[in-house]
Amino acid sequence: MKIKLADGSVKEVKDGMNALEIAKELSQKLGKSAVAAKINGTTTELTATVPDGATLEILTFDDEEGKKAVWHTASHVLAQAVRRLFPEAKLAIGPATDSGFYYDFDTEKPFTNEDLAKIEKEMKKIIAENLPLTRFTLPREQAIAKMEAAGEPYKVELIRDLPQDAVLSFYEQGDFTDLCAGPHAVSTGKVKVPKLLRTAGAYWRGDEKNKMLRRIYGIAFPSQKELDEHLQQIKEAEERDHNKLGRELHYFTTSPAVGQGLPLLMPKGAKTMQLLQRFVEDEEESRGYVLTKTPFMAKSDLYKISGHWDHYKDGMFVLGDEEKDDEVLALRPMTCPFQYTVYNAEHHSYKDLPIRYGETSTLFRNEASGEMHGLIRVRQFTLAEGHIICTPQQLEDEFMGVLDLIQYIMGVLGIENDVTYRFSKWDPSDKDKYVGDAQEWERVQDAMRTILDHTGLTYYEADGEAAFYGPKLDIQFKNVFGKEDTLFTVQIDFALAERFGMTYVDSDGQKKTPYIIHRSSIGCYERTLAMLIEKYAGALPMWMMSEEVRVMNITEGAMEYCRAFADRLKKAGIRVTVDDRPEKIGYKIREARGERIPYMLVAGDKEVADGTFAVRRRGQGEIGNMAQDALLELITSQDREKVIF
RNA sequence: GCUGAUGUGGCUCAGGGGUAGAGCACAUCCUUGGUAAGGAUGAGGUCGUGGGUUCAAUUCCCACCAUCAGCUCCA
Repeated sequence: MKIKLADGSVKEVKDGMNALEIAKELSQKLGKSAVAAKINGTTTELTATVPDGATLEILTFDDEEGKKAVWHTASHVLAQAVRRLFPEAKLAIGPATDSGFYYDFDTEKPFTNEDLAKIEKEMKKIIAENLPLTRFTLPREQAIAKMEAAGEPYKVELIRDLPQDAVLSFYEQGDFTDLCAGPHAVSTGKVKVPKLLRTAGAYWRGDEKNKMLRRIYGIAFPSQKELDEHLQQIKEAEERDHNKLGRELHYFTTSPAVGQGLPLLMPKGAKTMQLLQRFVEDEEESRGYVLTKTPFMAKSDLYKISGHWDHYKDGMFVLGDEEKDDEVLALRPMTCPFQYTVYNAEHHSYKDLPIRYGETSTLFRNEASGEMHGLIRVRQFTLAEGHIICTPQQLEDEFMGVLDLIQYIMGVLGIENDVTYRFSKWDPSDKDKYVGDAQEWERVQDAMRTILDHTGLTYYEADGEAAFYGPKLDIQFKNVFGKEDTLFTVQIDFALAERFGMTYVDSDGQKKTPYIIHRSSIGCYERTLAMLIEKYAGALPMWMMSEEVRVMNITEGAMEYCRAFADRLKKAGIRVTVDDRPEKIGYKIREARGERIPYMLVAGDKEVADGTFAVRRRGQGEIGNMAQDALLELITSQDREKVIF
């Protein structure tokens, strides 16, 4: 029979050969060890038979899917090791992820670090045994009986919840069998070098009403060297953790007496945030936004109209008691109903629209205690919040305008390549969470999808991530731990305008309900600051640094000289300080470097004599001596908003 | 909220049933120094908070608070 290889070439092989046998014939061509196969575009194990005329791709650990097959196998090895050492442990699920694998177990006692070391040792034993993985299927009742006999209630539940006609496949490696859809590496030996990273709790089937299981996270690589490199990368990424670095650099602090999720910005952090705010507010103004300034709190009545009271009361800071008090106030968790009230204070013609309201808005959300994280999830935060009230005809243009604003801002921050776009849709099976009916949702989601397709963006769709009043385009970023959060959001709201009785008079004299676009143009400032600290490892673009230039004298004789030039810089609008302490220059440089100051200017007797400064640029080291005028020109002339170094 | 870990001077950490230590930072003095740490001296902690056990608790136990990771949630 003939098969087609991934490179397009056609190969003649014996009938009924499996991918592994073909891979062996091709072994010198591959270079790397084969771990899985892709037959006609479907990833499968190497033991799968290749049909006549099929396209075959041999996957190695360097292929995303090959890697997943190995990691998935590693999770089975983990489960097998746990079963050997802790026979009472019940198995739940154990998939590969983008960054490794995990397996969830139900055990009486938590796994200790010593346990992990033991399990890892046992895994290495199983890998050395190089047990082949064999796949087989069972009819439903037999599959259930098998898992019941094995004492695996979670597996039984999984099978029972699968559709009646589902293929129930099992993978067996030595004395261990697991219900699993595959695909897998051909044998446990392919896992090579495993490493268990940590334990964590995880709800069975991701539902907090269910029992919490014990999850073990791990990773595996073809060699110790690659594993070490990976672990080093993780360590380096965690060095950038804003929660650590942001505190070390004195951007923010927290205090138990102030409370959880309530970071205090210190002078450096506050200055950077002010610079970001000025930039965003000016940019919005130039794009036709008008300002509002609305209260931090309102009566519960307002949130009842918007629906936030019903949907999110538990997440709000409520002042007073509904049972006892005539008036109950609540701190605002968002600005929407306030800006709608502003809109309703005037009558509007279609000629007024679109109206673009913007507000640098302080918001309060009573996040659950386990959710708070540095500057990323907090109880009080600042959002560049805006609502665009427009006619249906204007919706697409306005949406595009918002996207253009967001992309411009991302460009200036230098993060446009660090984000992904998520089209967040409703979940038709969760009616409680969403207002409106299915027809409306489908209509608005279709409209949004059409707009998104017109933008040419690469985006992915996510069910159940919409706001209760409409679908969203969320711009997502990952922090140093790989956890994803929303940075920017654009939402189409088809529900709240009507609830608030917002109208405009159209050209035909009829009152109509406008569309509303909710959007944030820079995300929450605290979260954005966190992401910037992590992205730049504290070396933020110069224009948003609280201190752009530090002038340092070597000798007392150069002190006045340094101060005088710093004054010149200050007059030119540069944020500059002078370090004229009687310290050694190496010491001053060390401190300034630690603070990621973009320009360090050094003067001793020599510089005083020839009117120059020894210039050191962040990330570049010494760049030589420069005369004062040329230096002033260099520092002030560049486009400080765009230069990142 | 749930699971697990952690909490010792401003920071990073050591220690351990008999009321505490290092380095950095800070203060004073000496040092006039050439691009990542000059030297000396000193000050600073009721060992997260509150209970309990004990002759004695920072150390052991319990509760709470906070921090970290993961889960769940995220208008």
